Amino acid sequence: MARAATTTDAFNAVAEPQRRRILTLLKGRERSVNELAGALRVSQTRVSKHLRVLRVVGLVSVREAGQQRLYTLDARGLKPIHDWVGGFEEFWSQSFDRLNAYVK
Amino acid sequence: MARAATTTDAFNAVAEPQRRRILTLLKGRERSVNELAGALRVSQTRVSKHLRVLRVVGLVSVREAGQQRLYTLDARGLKPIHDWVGGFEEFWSQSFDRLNAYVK
DNA sequence: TTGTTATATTCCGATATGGGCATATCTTTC
DNA sequence: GAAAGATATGCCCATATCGGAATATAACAA
Repeated sequence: MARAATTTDAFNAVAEPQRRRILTLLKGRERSVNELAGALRVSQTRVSKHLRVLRVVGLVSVREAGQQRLYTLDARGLKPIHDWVGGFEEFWSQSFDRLNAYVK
Repeated sequence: MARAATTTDAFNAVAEPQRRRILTLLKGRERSVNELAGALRVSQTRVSKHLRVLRVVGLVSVREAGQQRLYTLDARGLKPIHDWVGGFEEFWSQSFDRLNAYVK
């Protein structure tokens, strides 16, 4: 068996930095593919491919507007990540305290 | 270029479900490799490999105890994930009404 | 010493990746 | 209708994956 597909879940989809940047750019307003490509300074092809992954896992949705596709953030799929990682909050603050104590 | 290595950062390391389970098992107390393998019902080889990835990205640390290796959680590396995902919290509560969330 | 237990590593195979480039599909404009 | 624009998809390549099996390494026991 190989590595799980990037389209398996939000965890895998979001492991790629460019896709995280795309999601960040979609905060607040929808954007076209070329708008994203321009902001990220990457080719249209690349952005389209990343958007497909994000679409499959449900982190973005598309709307047709003439010859453009406007992508919108659908952040609900990020909640499971937040929940899982949040379960460790007490542990990293604990490590931080320990480090602080040591520095003192 | 291929997919980024799993050892690149916490985002990639944590994209694999078995590794998330390992981290969850390490909450609270350190465990040996065989203890983890037993709890997860997977081979020792598999667990060792996953532990190496977690070690490289700094999410666990090891302590030698005779012929055993006791692994400890170091959750600090999860904070960047929590921070990044947390930046979307306002969006998943009212995901269909983006503009509203943004104005807020 | 020899054997056993605990863990790590190497080799192998199948698979999916991300990127570039070319091309296909629509839509708009002239 | 033809050309131009916006986006998606197909093919190719190099690479790293996860898993299994076997083996290596190290510590402990008899």
